Amino acid sequence: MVDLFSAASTEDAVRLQMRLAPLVERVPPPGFAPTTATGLDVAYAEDSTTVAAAVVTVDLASGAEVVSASAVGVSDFPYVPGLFAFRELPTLLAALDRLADPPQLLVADGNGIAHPRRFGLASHLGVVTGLPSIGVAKTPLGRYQPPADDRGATSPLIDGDDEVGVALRTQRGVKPVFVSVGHRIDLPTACRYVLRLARRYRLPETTRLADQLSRRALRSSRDR
DNA sequence: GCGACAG
DNA sequence: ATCTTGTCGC
Repeated sequence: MVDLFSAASTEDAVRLQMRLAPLVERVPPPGFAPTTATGLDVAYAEDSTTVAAAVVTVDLASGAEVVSASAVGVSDFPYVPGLFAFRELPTLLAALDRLADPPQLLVADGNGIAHPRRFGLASHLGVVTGLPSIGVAKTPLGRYQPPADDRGATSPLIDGDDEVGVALRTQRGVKPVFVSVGHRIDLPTACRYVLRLARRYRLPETTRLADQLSRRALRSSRDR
């Protein structure tokens, strides 16, 4: 398989994003009806170069955890807003490879097409794996109007002249999350899955579990 | 030129 | 992202 996620420089990384962005599909595949969702997250060591990636699959009906996997790696690429994926993607893909059951829908901790080149981490993950993916970010890249206070309320997330995603209120009176299309899904469908996964907390259960697992994986690799 | 800027 | 305990409040 061709390497679609490594770059030797920030300039190369930007070029790669521009080349891959047209491959993003903003509609779901025919008959798309996932029974599970797989959350992904990464924890960083103090040296800021050792990373632990975790992936956790959750049953959409029951919310129960199905399978999980993790991987520890080294991230050489610096953190640059807009080039975030080049820092986390390699280790995330390693963790995905270790998953016993194939994912049906990815939920990334970052943006999809809500990105300067419409190719954030969630889109990159989706295009590289071919899987439907959703971006759920805790803070927005662009500007937005606060949505209404009720759970499920949305307001547009704008970049330039485009609506690139929404601010979605997952709990009443709590700061919204920022949802955007990653790959092979549409925005309303993406919001439905995020709401379904965020029954109790602000963040979807998938990303909460992946966050916890990534921290445990980092600690256990350090304490050894 | 200045500020903003996912994790 | 990470450094970090208890505490106020529903």
